[in-house]
Formats: sequence, structure tokens, C-alpha cells
Amino acid sequence: MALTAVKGFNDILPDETGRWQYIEQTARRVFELNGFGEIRVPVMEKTELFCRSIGDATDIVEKEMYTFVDKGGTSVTLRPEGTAGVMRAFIEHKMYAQDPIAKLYYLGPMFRYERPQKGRYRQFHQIGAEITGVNDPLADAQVLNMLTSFFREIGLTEPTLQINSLGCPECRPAYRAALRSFLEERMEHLCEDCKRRFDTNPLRTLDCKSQGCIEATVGAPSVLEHLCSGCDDHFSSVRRYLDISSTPYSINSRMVRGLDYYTRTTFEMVTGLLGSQSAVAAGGRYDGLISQLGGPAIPGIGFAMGLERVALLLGSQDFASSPDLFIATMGAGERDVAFRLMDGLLKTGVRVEMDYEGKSLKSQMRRADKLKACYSVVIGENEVTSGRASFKRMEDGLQSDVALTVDEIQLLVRKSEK
RNA sequence: GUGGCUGUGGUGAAGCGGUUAACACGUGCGACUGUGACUCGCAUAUGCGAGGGUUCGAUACCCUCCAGCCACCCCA
Repeated sequence: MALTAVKGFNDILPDETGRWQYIEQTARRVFELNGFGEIRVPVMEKTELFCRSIGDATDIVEKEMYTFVDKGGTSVTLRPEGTAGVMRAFIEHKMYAQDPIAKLYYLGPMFRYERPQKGRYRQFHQIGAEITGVNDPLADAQVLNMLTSFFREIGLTEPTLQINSLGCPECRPAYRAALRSFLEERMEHLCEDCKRRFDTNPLRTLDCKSQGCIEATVGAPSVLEHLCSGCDDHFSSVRRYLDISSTPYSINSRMVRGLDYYTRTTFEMVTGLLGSQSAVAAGGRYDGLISQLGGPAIPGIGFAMGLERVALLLGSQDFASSPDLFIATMGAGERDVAFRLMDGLLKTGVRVEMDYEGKSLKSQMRRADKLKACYSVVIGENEVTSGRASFKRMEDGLQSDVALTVDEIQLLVRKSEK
């Protein structure tokens, strides 16, 4: 093999792009219905942005970023996630000055230097949405409802919504302390990673998959019981709104986040169908992020979903479209007539294919069949002189006599589309 | 970063030390005398991931590397 793509960077071939477009279009439709507007931000940012938003001590920043120094000596990084860049743009363009409430969505590639695996690649794609400027739990509920309806619209019932609250800078330290003293007594049962996390991020132990940790954390204190009254009220309001809109969800008090900026409400759309890559979409509230990045004290909430994972869940349905008509020709003179006809039809929006290379009629018909053309027509000397031809409906071979004019063919095609 | 498995054509694969690398699909062309899908015929691997080694001889055995997959980890 002479030259191949970079490890973990994949080509998406034409037979798959139909599915991708379907996902993207559905997301755009649902998000725009909910009042979100698209924002396009660069795939590369200054490294510092991610250190300050995602968190210096997270795995993403510590070991998964594509970081390098550009020719001007600036340390830059290929975005490992979307929220940081979107918030940077929000602050940089002082979007809050016009209206602190912004509802934005984005889509595009993200980059993380991880070992590739099913549903996990070094270049992967996310669609995400963010609401800034709203403290009220109504925003949380809208985001969750939107996510839920996206999956419903796209025809997937499988991923289910799990929610949790991580508290805020007021109440989280107390919970952290409570959890630590709980874990301290069971230290010897914890896995190596969790022993290490004990100091940096003890909450992660709740999410650990090692058998020892799962057993050791049975009966561990729950975040939800340690929320301050503000966070507790917020969380119950979120739940009330979800109940009002009959949005199904379950509470998972052990759900934690890998990014440091999350506060209060966090959530995931979880599936059992993708092995260990169970999160199809995830997000939460990030009330401190914007000010942390040098903007005003404006709250935010949002999520991102992994396109590869949604595509995997959708399976290999066929989203390809096929031509309305295939024109076969008998000789060189007829090709001029055919070409003029094709051109006229294309201009009216009828999808037409014709032979490119003067192949045998047999080959042309085979191609018409392979392309799954709805109709085919053979243009030879007779047809050119009479101006009429028989159109064959490929599905059942039924032929009908039609004039070789754009109008009449268009009519025929349109009729059969109904 | 750690572990396991795999590596033969466009695809799925057989071959498991020795003549022309099976079979199927796909693709191309053709037959059925201007009409596809069925049937039939013909064609379709710069030689078996790369590099070394063992051997009279390796696609097959050994080593190294590379790649892919899956899991851990992490996460969307």
C-alpha cells in the first residue's frame, strides 16, 4: 500500500455519506426548530483555551491533544471538543452585549489522540448545541427535550437519557470530602487508577468499571444528597419540567464528567449497543466556564453527540438516491440528441444519466439497472426521426410510448414519483 | 499508554512447505441477432502486509516491524 490515511483518521465513502447527511439534516431541522442558529468556528485554537476550559488535569488535556507550535511560535491545538471554541467566539465577538441569551449549534470534526476502537477515532465528528445566559432550569429541560426528540426523529429509541447533578462550587467540595472519607476506608479494594484519582478526582471512582471499585463504592454517598439548596431546587425543577413534557429519563447519581467545567445538571444519552462506547451524546451545565475564559459571568448549558456513534446505531440503511431516467444511445449521431435531452431535463430537476463511452446497448442497459434508474429509454435512428420512443419502467419492464420532449418526459417522471 | 486477535484480489474467503493460489460475490466484455434483472461463456492477484531468517524450496515455520480490529483506559 503506497499511501494510506493517518491512523484513526477515516474516509467516509459515498455509500456512507447518505447516512451522515441524514443525521446532519435531522439535527439541523430539530435544532433550528428549537431556535438554535449554526455557528462555525475554527478546528484549531490556541492551546491555552483548552487548558483553561477543559481542565489541565484531565486526560484530554494531559495526553490526548494534537498540540504543536506553529511557524510563528504559537502553541496551537486541534480542537478536542466544541464547547470551548464556541464560548471563545461568544466572548470574543461580545455576542452577550446584544443578547446574553444565545442558542448556538455547531458540527464538525474533533481530534483526540486516542487508541482507535469501535466508535472511537482520532478524528471524529460531533454535533453540539449550547444555550448561554439562562440560569433557569427551563433551559436544561429544553436542551434535554431537544436531544430526546432528535433521537426520536431520526428513528432511534435505543439510547436512553440519564441525568444527574454535580452541584456547584458551593456544595461540591463538601460532597467531595464526604466521598473521600468513604473511599479512604476502602482504599485497599480500589484499582490503581482510582487510588491515584483519590487526590485529583475522587468522583471518577464512582464511574470506574473495575470490579473492585464497583463493589467498594456500594453504599457510597450520593451527590444528590449533598446538593446545596440552590442546586437541589434547580435539579428538582429540571425533573419537574421533564415530567411536564413527558420526557423519559432515569437518574444516575454516579454519572461524572471528564471535563472540569461542568456544574449542576449533567446528562448522557446511553446505549448498550456500542460496547464500552456507551455514551452517544453527553453534556451538562457549565455556569463558570464563560467567566473562567475571561468573559462576563454568564451561565451556559449544552451537549455534544458523536456522529460516528449515531451512524453506528442507525446501521447500514440505504440512503442513496437513484436516477429518474437512463438514456441509452445507439450511435454517435443519437448521442447529440440524447445529450440535448439530458441537459434539458437536468435543468428542470429531473435526474438523468446517460452512457458516456459509446458502449454496447447491452452494457448501457446493465448500467441503467445497476444505477437503479426508474426509467430507461433507447434512442436510435428510428426514435430520432419519429421524435418518439418507448420508455421502459425498469421495475416491471412495462413500456410506454412517449414523445422525446423535456415536458412530456418530465410529466412521466413526476407522475411516477407520486 | 497496556493487553488480545488478525493480516491472501475490489469484497467474503480456501490453501497451512513443493506443479497453473480453489470457490463465491463484484467488476468488465460477450452470447440470447435494438433493451437490464434469469441463464451461459470469457476475462479479472505487479504472487499471498513489509523486511529479515530457517529450508533444496515458503503465502504457509521463526523473528522484527507495520497496519487493522477488539478490549482496557478515556470519552461523544
